[in-house]
Amino acid sequence: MRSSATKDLDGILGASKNEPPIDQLSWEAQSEIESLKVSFDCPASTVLFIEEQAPDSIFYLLTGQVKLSMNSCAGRRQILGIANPGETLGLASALSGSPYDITAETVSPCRIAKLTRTIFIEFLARNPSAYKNLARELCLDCARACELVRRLGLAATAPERLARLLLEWCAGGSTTERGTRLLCSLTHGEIGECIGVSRETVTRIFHDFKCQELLESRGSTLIISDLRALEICAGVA
Amino acid sequence: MRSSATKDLDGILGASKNEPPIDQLSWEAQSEIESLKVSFDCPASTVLFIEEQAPDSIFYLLTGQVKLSMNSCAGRRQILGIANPGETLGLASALSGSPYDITAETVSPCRIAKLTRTIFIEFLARNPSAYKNLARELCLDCARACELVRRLGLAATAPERLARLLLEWCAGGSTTERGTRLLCSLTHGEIGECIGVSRETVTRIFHDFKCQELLESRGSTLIISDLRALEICAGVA
DNA sequence: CGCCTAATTGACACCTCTCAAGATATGTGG
DNA sequence: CCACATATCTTGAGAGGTGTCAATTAGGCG
Repeated sequence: MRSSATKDLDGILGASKNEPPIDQLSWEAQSEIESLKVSFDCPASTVLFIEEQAPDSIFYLLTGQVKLSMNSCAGRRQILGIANPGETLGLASALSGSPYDITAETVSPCRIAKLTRTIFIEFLARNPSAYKNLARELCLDCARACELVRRLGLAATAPERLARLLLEWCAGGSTTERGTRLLCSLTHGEIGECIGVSRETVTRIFHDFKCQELLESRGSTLIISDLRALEICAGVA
Repeated sequence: MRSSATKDLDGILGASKNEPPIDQLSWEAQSEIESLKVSFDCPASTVLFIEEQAPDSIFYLLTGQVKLSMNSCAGRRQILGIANPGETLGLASALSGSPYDITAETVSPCRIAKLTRTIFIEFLARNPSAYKNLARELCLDCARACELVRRLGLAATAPERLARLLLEWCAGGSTTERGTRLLCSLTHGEIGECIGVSRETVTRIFHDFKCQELLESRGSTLIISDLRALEICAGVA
């Protein structure tokens, strides 16, 4: 899930080290961004912005994790994913001026650089070359959304959806001799909100998967023993 | 559904009329695009590109309509929506270089301007100001995907999903004294593929909606009589 | 140790899918 | 204009999956 962004912090607000390659902003633009942005720390469960709000600012995540979700009046919630350091949040809305279409809430203590939309737009007017970085960020957002649509729309059953989600997570896991190991700090309820399924169903399917020797879990660590079988469950193989 | 794009043809390949406002490409860039793009006609049911293919070109839709969808190995299909004249297809993939994540197929005879990725990338290198238009297009793609996620993830039941879809369509309909009138050329099967529901279920829910006096249909024209009640069905009100 | 959250498990109802049959519409060729 | 073929819509019956409710267990933390 956007694992690349966790490695190279080259977001629109993140040009802060080394020399700028062709892809990045000029030194002048970089130092200007540095002087415009405001960094701050915030605890877990801080709401950065809420869907349907007018876009006030963009947020560059320095450390910590942020949960991106959508909420319905009926109390239903769809989790889009977890943003990692290096990602910029609220870009599309800040650029188009339309309301935020998602809600962003920290899941751990975070350090965040913030830029108000007004200043951001003015900066863009002075540094049109920044649009290139912007476009690349937006592509990632599109890709994330497409992956979610694939998860929700192309998977008919709950086991299929969970299998797909786990496979996505495997991309960011570490390979051991017992299988792919990955950390999952989400509760069953939250996993359910990732795939549009109830909390209890997640529990049941995890149980089934364990019985089928597809995976094992100890606390928040998850070990995918049989990747191939999981792919079959996901309907990918 | 991106109704704005149907009005002003200001896509990355569509700068072809009037004088260029601040937002648009320079005259030089416009004429360069004009000379680079290749226009052609194609019949209905022409596949422009398929998901997982390497991004070969971008496509600017001049006339006609194009169905955007995702397909699974299991034969399941998710329709993302119908692209209208003025939209550019395949932008995100062409820019990032990652495979197309959707499939595009004409649903009517179309006139299309095409630009190979190589030429497109070279053009961008010569005209970095085009990134601005690009970013705006990508924002629209993001918004479309978000709307779809909302339709699939936030609506629990089939009636809710159909109601949400109809409400989206209402934005592009015309208001009469009997209600909002709109044209829908999709079959029940295709509507089902828009909302992840079977063909028969779509028929049944339409029947229910008619019984509840929410709407009436004659051929391919649909009249939403009671918008308010439909919003309640959608869980929006 | 006690509290609280999360996980687990079972029972049951409901929704939706699938399969099947028939009706209606649309288009084509004689 | 009619007969036919094809596509689409309609409706019913049955089965399976999933949500909901409820009760219990496990785990984390002060």
